[in-house]
Amino acid sequence: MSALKANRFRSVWAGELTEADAGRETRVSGWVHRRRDHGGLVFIDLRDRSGLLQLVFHPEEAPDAHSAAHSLRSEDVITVSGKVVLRDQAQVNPEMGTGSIELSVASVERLAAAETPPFPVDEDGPVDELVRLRNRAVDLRRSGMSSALQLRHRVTRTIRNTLDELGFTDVETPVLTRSTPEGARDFLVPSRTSPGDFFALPQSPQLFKQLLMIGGIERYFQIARCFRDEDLRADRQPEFTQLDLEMSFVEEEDVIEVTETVLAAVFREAGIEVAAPPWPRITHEESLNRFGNDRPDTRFGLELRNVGEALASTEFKVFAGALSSGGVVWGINAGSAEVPRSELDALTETAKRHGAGGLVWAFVEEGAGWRSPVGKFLTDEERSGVIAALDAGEGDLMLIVADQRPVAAAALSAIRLELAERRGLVPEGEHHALWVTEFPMFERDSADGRWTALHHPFTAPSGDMSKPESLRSRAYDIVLDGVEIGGGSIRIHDPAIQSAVFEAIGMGREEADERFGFLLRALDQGAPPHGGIALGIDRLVAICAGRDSIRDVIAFPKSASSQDPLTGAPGAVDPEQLREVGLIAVPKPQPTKPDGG
RNA sequence: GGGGGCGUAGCUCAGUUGGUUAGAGCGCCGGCCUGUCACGCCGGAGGUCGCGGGUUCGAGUCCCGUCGCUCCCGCCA
Repeated sequence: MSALKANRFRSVWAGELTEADAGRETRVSGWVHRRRDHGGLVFIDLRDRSGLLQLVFHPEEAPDAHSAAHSLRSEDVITVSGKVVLRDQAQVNPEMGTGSIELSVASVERLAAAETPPFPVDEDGPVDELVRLRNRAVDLRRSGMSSALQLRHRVTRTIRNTLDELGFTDVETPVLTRSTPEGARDFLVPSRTSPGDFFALPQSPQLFKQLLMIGGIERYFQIARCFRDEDLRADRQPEFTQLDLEMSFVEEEDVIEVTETVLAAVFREAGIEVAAPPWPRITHEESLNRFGNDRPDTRFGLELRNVGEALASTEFKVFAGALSSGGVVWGINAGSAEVPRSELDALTETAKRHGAGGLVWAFVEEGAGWRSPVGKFLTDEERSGVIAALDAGEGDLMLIVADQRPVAAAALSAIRLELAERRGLVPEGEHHALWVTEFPMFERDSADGRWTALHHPFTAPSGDMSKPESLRSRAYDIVLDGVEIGGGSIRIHDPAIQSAVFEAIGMGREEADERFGFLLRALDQGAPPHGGIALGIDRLVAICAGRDSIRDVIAFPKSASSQDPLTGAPGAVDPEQLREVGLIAVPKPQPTKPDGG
């Protein structure tokens, strides 16, 4: 294979040379990483994808190469040949992989000249992301992006190898398809051959993988691009990559075990420390009660507590109002740190941003004392009851939210994360994986109050179908460091149950037929019990690489406004192209004229 | 759709209560330099202070609008 790895310029990777190669005549090719020109001696650090190698140009030994080296500039592309030599002991650079050797250059050829780079390539410091994206090719040379993409490759390779060993078959599913019902807005592609009609880009291969199970594939996986036309976040892109897998004749335990096997292999490959599986499981209900969300970060404490019981008969309006309208009063014991007023204000803002009316804060004083704006509205019993419920001691800060349960949960969840961030409570280099299980099957839509499937309507329910609100779903989410990196379920393989679920979410027979008839008809042909999971590759790799944004592990991401600053997409198209697909573009509003005022 | 932060040299940033000539480090260009590795030393170039308007004797600084980037809410697994 070494012949294949070589090319006509290169016989070796620069970074792979070792002291054992000393004395060897060889050739390396790459980019001028740094140049140290002493007038007499010239040193150049040459960079290729394998690493760095110091080139030394001697004026007497190779006068032509030496004089050419003076005119080389950062990021020029060069190929050099010469002899590998050991460095003197005093000249060894322990910071460099090849720091004990160098290449004494006999000849050099500049294959391409480079403009001065738009930002430093030889360091990984912060650069405006717009500048990086506009110059992505240069950005990809920097060590952060380069190592992230190589890590990403190793992660996907590990996934493929592991699943192959477990008997999975990689099958591709269409990108031009019908809308699948994940609930997000679809990207639409106009059809030329059927003017006025549209393909949708898949939000996931969900229905196709179920068809593959009915088709007898039994164990399917795909590293699939998925599309959702929604607003972006640091961990959300309009197109993203999932490991999608599905298995026949399985139950929850089987999918969970396969997922744990795959992820454990990935963590091993990435060199990040996660406890060996099986990983802890927590029910959706417990997660909500203890952490305020369904993707708990368990690397630190600050758990939520219900303090409502201590306040059952309070006359303080904020608490009494919440409790009498079916809400909750929940709190966090934030411990006994010095807390400036500005931090309390910031935490209050966080609570409000998540929909809460406000945040009650109180420092515990001797006895049942509260140093708090609201302490005087409570009785001694109520104050000490809350202190007891939060297990608080003298000097501790208690943070309390009274609201409807989802609001209190969201507010305190955000406050918990913010506190951990502010106080540096997240242990460096520690990673927690866990499963969230026993999700409710349905939830009320916040807008119109209709029942909707929490996961998706192909998830198998468990419980009494006649009481939709009591139903759980056979779904499971995998959470890493408070980030949901995947979710899946056992699916419905019984057509009657599938119809019942459609009915429960208010989807009539005709609509179900119109949208999912192809799945329903396939279910009638004999579907094996099956289930699977989808894992977010971008998020997974970002955590493995220690990056906060998935844009840093995607070669060509979109900016937060869903644009591609590199290519300028999305952009206008030729009117003829529109005509062919039967579309008329509505002119976009003209931006305010620069001189218009 | 909404809220916060940011926008000054190629990059990263400073710029005081509004004050006359807008700075630093790195990079870049030129010169010197034979063991550097963030090489060093000397010299130099480089600015529509995002854009438009306003207040003012005077605006990088204050006000309004707008564009872009980013984080978050909504939305979205």
